[in-house]
Amino acid sequence: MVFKKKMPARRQQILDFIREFRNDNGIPPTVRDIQHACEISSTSVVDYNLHKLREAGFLNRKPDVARGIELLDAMGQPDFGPHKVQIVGAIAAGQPIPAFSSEGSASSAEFDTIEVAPELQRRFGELYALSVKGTSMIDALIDDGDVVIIKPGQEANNGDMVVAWLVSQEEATLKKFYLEGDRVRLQPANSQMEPIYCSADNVEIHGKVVEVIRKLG
Amino acid sequence: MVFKKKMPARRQQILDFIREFRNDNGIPPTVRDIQHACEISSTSVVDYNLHKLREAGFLNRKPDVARGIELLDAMGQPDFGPHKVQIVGAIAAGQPIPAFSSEGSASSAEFDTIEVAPELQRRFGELYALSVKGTSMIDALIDDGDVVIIKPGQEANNGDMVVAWLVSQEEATLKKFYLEGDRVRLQPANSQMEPIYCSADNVEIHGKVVEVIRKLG
DNA sequence: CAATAGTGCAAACGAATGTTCTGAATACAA
DNA sequence: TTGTATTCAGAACATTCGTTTGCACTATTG
Repeated sequence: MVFKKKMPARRQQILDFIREFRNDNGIPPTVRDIQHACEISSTSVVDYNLHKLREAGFLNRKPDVARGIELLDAMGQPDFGPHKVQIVGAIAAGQPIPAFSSEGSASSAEFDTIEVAPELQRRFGELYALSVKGTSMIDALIDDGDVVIIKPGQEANNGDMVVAWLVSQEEATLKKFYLEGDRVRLQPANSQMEPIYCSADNVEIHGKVVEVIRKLG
Repeated sequence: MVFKKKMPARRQQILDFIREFRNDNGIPPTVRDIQHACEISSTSVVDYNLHKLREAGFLNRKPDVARGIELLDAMGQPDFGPHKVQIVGAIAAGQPIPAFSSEGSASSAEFDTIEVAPELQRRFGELYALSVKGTSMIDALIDDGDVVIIKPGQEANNGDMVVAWLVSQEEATLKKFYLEGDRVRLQPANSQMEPIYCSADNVEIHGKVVEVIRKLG
């Protein structure tokens, strides 16, 4: 159980300060910025704790470069810069999602992307996006052209809006998910619409919808 | 006509490099980074051009701090960090928008905020947000709890979705805007609904909706 | 107790980096 | 042309800043 030894208060304070400083100033702090802010009497103490934080995977340090502290997000990726999410395909009524069927597609590269709030990626980690084609999702108040941000995963809690793949129908849909015994109720967001009931093994969850974005103008 | 003297190629190159470097590395370049990337033979030349770029309003420099170059966006604001937009109030059917009626409210401070994609603010400049209460906007596919991002302004082009204030009714609404002679047609996004017609002087445009955000989970 | 790892402190070193000085080449207007 | 502002070059300077070294204190373990 070497997972999480308690983090010393000072180390947590340093980590918090780095994030705050970066949010306020747009650039990471120097060792001495941290020293003064955390009322540490020596830069070597800061250096020592930064070293420990690096070992623990909270940040990167570029050797010999000023302000070379780079915070890492939950995925261990640098969390600066425009937070782009790949739009891996389109989702439409009764259509397979291309990116899922042709799974062998090259690692990435030629996808469209959409910028999202950095906070989203910090909170959920890796994300992808689907562009909605057609008005088939209108019952979920999702229009043609909207983009849904998805956290990939095979599991969902009751009430989550999920990307569901109906195996026998070969159809993808966005619905609210409820597990009821050994069958699944897929409920349109518009409660006046009738839900769909499926046996659990006919439904594959591909991810949870965490945000819907509609660009205008 | 002192508006835009042509920018020397080298200066443009420097500006482009700063942005690119910042996107790639998360921190601004040093003077010497710029020097080498742009194949300039002296740091003083870089310093000179940065000075000129600062005068022209493209960037800020924090004196004596490493990597103290701060790019400015179209509004002259630093363009780093989490791009938060103030949620200045709620919009609901037949209700005034609190933030607009009590105009004397303190400069800001105690508003909620929502993070948006940095690219949005770079493109539109100053923005604010409204939280939608109730289902009165359901005809525009905007649900209770959705947040609309607004670019403030009194003007709109035909087809824009706007925040319209109906003076005599004392009512705020989100509709598509069409100017037809001396009257205004306010068209719900759902084309099956009937439009509202008003005399032009009964409609105040408070801003254009540039994005709708719905958070789930 | 001794041994060891973890943490904190002070001081100094040296590389990285912003700044300034002097001069010259270039462009442009009178 | 002449003069003036702009732009560039080279070098040196001053500060910032990452890094290292040596030592001390504490806590835990055997």
